[in-house]
Amino acid sequence: MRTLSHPARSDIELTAVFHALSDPTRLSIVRGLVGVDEQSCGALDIPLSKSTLSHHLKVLRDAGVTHTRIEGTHRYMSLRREDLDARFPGLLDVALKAA
Amino acid sequence: MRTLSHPARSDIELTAVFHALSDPTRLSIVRGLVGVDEQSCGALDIPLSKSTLSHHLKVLRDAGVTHTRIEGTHRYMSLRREDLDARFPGLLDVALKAA
DNA sequence: CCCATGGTTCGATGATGTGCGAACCTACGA
DNA sequence: TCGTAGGTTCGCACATCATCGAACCATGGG
Repeated sequence: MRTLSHPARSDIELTAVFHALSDPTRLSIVRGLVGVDEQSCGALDIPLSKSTLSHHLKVLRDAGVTHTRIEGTHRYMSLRREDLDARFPGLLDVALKAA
Repeated sequence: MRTLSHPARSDIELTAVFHALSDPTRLSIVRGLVGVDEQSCGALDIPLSKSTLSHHLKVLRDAGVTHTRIEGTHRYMSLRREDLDARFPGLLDVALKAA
């Protein structure tokens, strides 16, 4: 697998984003992404199996919340902040700021 | 049943709200509530059975998104705008404004 | 070339979620 | 008091989701 599929900005759906963020595990992944430019997928400190984690990352990716870049055997994740801010202004801020 | 249970403002959880809004039916219900002060539950123009509709309204209620007042045999629903704005500023605006 | 590493995919399983009809409850009106 | 109308709850079917281990794939190092 050379590339991973990401939805275009205009294809990001609100319900999909809400669903992606409605899981505590995924929400904490997203929060861990703020401030850091890129996060190695394997560096996540979450007590779940590789396959489960990969599934959550795919949900976030498919919803358009995150972008994953492949470099060698590593995947580097980042928030699609610009796309989300453009499409749903304020959404990300809400998700990140809430206690 | 004289009263319906609603979570206190401080008990409203972000993931629950996200989950409540991640369903297209529920999102459209919420959007139909904007502008109107109160909406009779039966006046919803949604092609679903009574029981299914009641279920969706309960999800919204339990998540703290809506408040339901009982008057006679009718239920009147309203958005908990103040509570949501206080707890998660901007969230409701995002859900309501997005195309 | 072989192996270890980082991740994805597959198949299965149990938990949730959505949907329905039927039965039920409660208030109102005749 | 009896029926009807507005909603809830129950029981069930079916779909989706979260989770895991095992198998798999690609890359980089020896």
